[in-house]
Amino acid sequence: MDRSDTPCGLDVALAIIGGKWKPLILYHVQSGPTRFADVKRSVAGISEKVLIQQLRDLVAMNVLVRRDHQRVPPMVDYALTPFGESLVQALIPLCEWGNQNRAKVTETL
Amino acid sequence: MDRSDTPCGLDVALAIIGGKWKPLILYHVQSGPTRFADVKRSVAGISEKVLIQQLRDLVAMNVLVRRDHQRVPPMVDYALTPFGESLVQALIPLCEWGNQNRAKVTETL
DNA sequence: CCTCGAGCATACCTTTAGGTAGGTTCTATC
DNA sequence: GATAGAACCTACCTAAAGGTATGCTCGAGG
Repeated sequence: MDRSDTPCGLDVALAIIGGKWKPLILYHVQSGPTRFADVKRSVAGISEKVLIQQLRDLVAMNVLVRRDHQRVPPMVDYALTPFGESLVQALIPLCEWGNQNRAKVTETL
Repeated sequence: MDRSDTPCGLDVALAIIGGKWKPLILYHVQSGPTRFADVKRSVAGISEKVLIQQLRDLVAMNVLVRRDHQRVPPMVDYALTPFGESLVQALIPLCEWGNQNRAKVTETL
């Protein structure tokens, strides 16, 4: 397969999932609409400030939608847009590659 | 649900291609063994220092091999390892996704 | 009426990736 | 003998991503 004529779209993708936590966020939101607190629990170790930042970024890029259910106490959840879905699809091979090679990679760090 | 039980392989992959230039470097080395100066020319805008750093990182992670031809003036080239090849394969869908959505993404930045 | 927790905001500090600007070694070529 | 060019190295600087800490609103449960 000759790919030398096509430009590299990786920079585009990395502009979206380039953050430290964005891939993990996408991974956990992928299963369906997820509440803020649930994302926070799933992505262990992330601070609230950073999580909000990343979520806002993803919303701004049309990868996620923020749905505010207008309740008190606050009830908000985030879900993938169709655009976000297509991104997640493109990420699957890389995700699987990472799982298969996790041991090899972590031992060389 | 525990974080370490259901890991997402994306963090592993991003540990390797996470840098600003690494995807582009991989993209240009993929066509075959490439000399340092050629990589530098292909990846326009990168400084020598950073390029060397990134190449060293990729070598340290067994994605690339550095081959020194023991000449003066220096003659060195970099090539993908089989491990690196498998990574590149996993990157193709993401690369294509990026190309298809380049316009949409860049306009929202 | 006091606290708790949801989903934020805001101020401040630290870490680090990346950029700039120089130097080095050795030979071939002018 | 001056210069150029290959592939590095070293020191220093900056910007921004990420982390820490705290404060906010509002209503339900005690």
